[in-house]
Amino acid sequence: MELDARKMRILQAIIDDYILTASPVGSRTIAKSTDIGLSSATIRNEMSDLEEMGFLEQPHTSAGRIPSDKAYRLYVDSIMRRSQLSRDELSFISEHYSKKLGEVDDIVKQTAFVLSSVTRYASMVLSPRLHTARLRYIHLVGLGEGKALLLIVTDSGLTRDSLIRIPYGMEQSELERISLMLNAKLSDCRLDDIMASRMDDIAGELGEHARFLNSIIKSLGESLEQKAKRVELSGAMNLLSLPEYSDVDRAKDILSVMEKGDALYEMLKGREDVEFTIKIGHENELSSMKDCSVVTATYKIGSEPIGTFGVIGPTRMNYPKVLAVMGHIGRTLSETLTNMLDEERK
Amino acid sequence: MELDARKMRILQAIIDDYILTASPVGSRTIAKSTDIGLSSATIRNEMSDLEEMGFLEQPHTSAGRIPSDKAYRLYVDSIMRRSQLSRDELSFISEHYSKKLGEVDDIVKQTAFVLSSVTRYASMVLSPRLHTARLRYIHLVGLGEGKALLLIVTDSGLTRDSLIRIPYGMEQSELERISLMLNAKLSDCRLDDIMASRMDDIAGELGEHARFLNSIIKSLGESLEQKAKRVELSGAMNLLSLPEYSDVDRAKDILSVMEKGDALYEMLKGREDVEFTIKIGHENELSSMKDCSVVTATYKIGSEPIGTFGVIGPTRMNYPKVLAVMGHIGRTLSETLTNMLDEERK
DNA sequence: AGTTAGCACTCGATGAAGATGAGTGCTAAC
DNA sequence: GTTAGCACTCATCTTCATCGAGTGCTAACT
Repeated sequence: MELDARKMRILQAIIDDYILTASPVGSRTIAKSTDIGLSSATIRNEMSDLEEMGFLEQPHTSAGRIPSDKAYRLYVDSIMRRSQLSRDELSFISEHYSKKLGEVDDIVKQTAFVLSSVTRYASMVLSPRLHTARLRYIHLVGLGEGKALLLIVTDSGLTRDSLIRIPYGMEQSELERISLMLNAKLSDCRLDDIMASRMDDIAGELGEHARFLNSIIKSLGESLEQKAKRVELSGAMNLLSLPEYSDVDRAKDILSVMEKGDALYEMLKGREDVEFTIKIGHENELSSMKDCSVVTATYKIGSEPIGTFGVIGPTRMNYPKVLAVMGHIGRTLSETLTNMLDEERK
Repeated sequence: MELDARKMRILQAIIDDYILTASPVGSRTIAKSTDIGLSSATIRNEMSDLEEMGFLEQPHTSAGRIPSDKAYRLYVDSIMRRSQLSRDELSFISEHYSKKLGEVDDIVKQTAFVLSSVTRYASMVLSPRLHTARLRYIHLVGLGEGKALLLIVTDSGLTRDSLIRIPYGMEQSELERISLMLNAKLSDCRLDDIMASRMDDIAGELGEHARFLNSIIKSLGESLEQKAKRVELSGAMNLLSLPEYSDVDRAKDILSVMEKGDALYEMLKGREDVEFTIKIGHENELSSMKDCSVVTATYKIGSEPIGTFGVIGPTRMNYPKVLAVMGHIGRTLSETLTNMLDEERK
């Protein structure tokens, strides 16, 4: 059996309707609602074919049909057309990025908020990753006996700090000296190079403090790793307004997953190299997400993809709109960060 | 009418039962379940009295009774007895605090997680406040044209950073000079003093940069304010398992509020001066919380109360357990932070 | 007096029976 | 190949009766 233009047309109509109403759509609805010029009986036959081909499913005999994951896949790949954002949406978004300079964390948070507000689904935003960043400043601040705070600032203005143990009796002046030396040696080095092992030559200069230095690096690495996994979640409760989650148990299943930062991180990580990814239903790794779709996109600083963000919604998500929103927010976010942090690279 | 010992006893039995079952409790249940030695008829009379006095409510004529907010108030004030944590709970908690030194943010996050896991309600934790903290280190790091990052570290090892504008053409060496001067002048000053206006004498020394300095302070203040309002939320989805939220709309009402960080902050702020607060139902400022109870407690660094945390649950919350858990977690958290950051003050 | 047994009554919850209607598949005619 | 017509399916809604937990009241008991 072949998927001709007419079947395609009918499938599109069904998907469009289902995205809107969330209830199984019957042949008569399609016959009437569109200018397709076919009777319900004909459409019925076509729908029967589409079901056989795996694009439609029937909840029970006397219900209409709903699109399968396969249908959505076809839809996003070949059928749907990009949609435009409304004037209101555009101004809502730009409004939220026109504020004064803030901290990167705030912008990340803001982005999550805007994304979930405009899409009315759940959104998540991963912080900019740092391993390609370069070190601009490093400093050790003594804190009482045996402890110090390690501060670093990257060239793009992101900071990390990490509490470390230092040898007892070490003076602040000694910390100063080490800080200066670290700055001299490490400035403008990429963080992942530093992590790797470019420390050997420095260790020599420090003499007795070589072991201490290792602990600094290790601690820094752990801290970076930890922080990089922080995901900002927003609008999870939007999902409760959708009919598919009118049953509390369903809602609990999906929302509980979203409460786990790890799970969100897994959905977002390692997707910096593609502009968009769309995972529909069973295409998600997590089986608890098999009734959801997850769309991710990337943002950049300068021309370097530096982070990802995503939307979680039902498989009958309004893909055209979500993609339009994410494209626009991705650009806006990238511009904002680039202007804010890194005018040279632009 | 008087609230004699017997009425009290009956009320306690009703509350205990209702906390457990969440369904209206009738006179027979009480007569049988306790060793109170009274017939259901007698208890019925007493219950009728208790209702008249405002301690009980009847959802409809032929249902049992449920405790009113007033009853819970009496219960937490006079009736209930502290409960003990189980061995498992204690070890679960200490396990999560025995990890290596981390960052304060992580500990806050961890606390929220532990608190919601043990209570099975929603928990929230406010970050340590900084205005009573003293400045240990301040530094300006230049970032490309016209921008710099302001870093501060408090005596307890907490950091804040804030992106600021600097006059165009200002050199890194100039920033160094200002940083040194700021350090010399401001070290060991309380942050709120700095915010207030102890800057006048410094402004003089800076000459032409006086206006610039003002913007630094202003930006720092805003950054502190912002960050101080961050509330870590955890376990919100636990509420979905409770029968009172088996209706999605109810659940949405309450969970949507919790998604707003501001709202949580309002519940937690300004409660550092009392060990515990308990707000039952209508006692909460937010009307959307009128079916919930919010319990807050404080934690300290050294002997200084420095932050608050709380639990949100239904009014039929298991108060004895929640208080026991919060007491224990508060102590553990205080110890952890104190050991970690601030051995002198201990 | 206070307590209790007994009883009529209330009212939500449960469930069965029937009606409704959206939707299908199939057949036969166009 | 398309469509009208029709019998059939099945979730959903409505109605109605039943059930039972729980009440308030009264009268008897201690």
